[in-house]
Amino acid sequence: MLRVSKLTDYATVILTHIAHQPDELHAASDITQSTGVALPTVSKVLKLLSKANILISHRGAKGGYQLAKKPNETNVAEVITAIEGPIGMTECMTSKGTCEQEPSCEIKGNWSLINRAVYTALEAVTLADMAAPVRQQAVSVVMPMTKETNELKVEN
Amino acid sequence: MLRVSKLTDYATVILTHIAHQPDELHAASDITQSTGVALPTVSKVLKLLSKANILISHRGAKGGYQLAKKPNETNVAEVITAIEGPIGMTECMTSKGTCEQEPSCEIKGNWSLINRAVYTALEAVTLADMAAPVRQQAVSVVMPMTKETNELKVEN
DNA sequence: CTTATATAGGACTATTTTAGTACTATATAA
DNA sequence: TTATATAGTACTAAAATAGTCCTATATAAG
Repeated sequence: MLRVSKLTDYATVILTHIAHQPDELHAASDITQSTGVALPTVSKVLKLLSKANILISHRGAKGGYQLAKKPNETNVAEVITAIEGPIGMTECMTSKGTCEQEPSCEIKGNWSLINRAVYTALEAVTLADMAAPVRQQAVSVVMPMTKETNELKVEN
Repeated sequence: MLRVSKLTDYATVILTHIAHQPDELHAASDITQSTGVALPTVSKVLKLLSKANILISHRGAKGGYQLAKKPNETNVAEVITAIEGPIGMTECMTSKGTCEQEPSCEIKGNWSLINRAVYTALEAVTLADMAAPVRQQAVSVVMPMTKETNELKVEN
C-alpha cells in the first residue's frame, strides 16, 4: 500500500477544483456538487485545509473558501500534512522516543534519507501542476549522493 | 503521516541484519535475539519476505533464512510491496474501478506521476545501502519534466 | 434588529486496517 | 525416530480512518 488517506485524496480533488478559479469564493455546498463528495466530508476537509492556512475562509451569508496563496505556492506535501499530520515514513521520524529500539537502531539514519527523498518528491508538485494537464508535472529523479557530505544534492 | 506499517519497518531491520552476513542461515529465533522483535512477529515477517522471494528458506533442523539475492539487488520498494502489497498513493493506483469518481477524475494522471516519483525514490535504496553507514545512501532529487514527452527523465 | 446563510469546533459511531498470537502441517538433519 | 525449523492459515485485539451530527459564531441583506 503506502497510500494517502481518502480525505487527503478528496483534499487534492477539492483544491484542484478551487485552483481553477482561485479568486472566487467557493461554498462547501457548491464544492459538493462539482466534486461528488458528500457534504459533511467536504466540510471536514475544508476546515482542515483552512486551519492549515491553505485556504482562507469567509463566514456568513455569501461566505466560502478561497486559496490562501497562488496555486503554484501550495504543494502536495503541505496538503498531506494538513490532513494527516507530519509526513514520516517511520514512527521515529515524527514522534521520537516512542520506539523501544530507537537508541540502538542502525537504520534510522537511512530511513531519514528515504523520508527526505519522498518528501522532496511530494514537495515538487503544486496545485498549479494538479490543475494542469499531465505533461507539465514535476517528477522525482534519483541520483547517488556525494560521499563527502551528508547533504541532499538537489538540482533544478 | 504517510508511513510504512510497523511490519515493514521490522522487515527492513531484519533484512539489514541478515544483509550483514548474507551467506549464513538465520533462524527466526536468532533474529529475535539480535533485533529485539518478538518471535511470532519475526516469524510472520520472514514468511512474507520468503513468499515474495526476497528471502530463501530452509526447513527442518539447522534451517533458517538467507537472502535470495545480493544485498544491492533488493530495494526498499520491493520490501514494502512484499509486506503491504503494491505501492499506490491513491486507491485507483492499485485497484481500478473501486472509486466512483474515477471515470471523471481530473487528477488521476497527476497522482500517477507523483506515485512514480515516490516509487523511484524508494527503488533507489537497496539493502546494501541500509546496511552501510548513512553517507553512502542514494537520495531523491526533483526536477521539472520536459513538456514534450510524458516520460520520466531519469539521471544517474 | 432580525433572519437566512455559511463556517468553526468538537464529539461521536462505525468501519476498516493493522498488529499480534496461536495452531496444525510439513520438511529435514542427526 | 526425534528434535528442530519453516509453511500456511485462522483468529483476536487494538488502533486508525471515515463519516456524520450538533451547537456556536460570524456576516450579508432586508
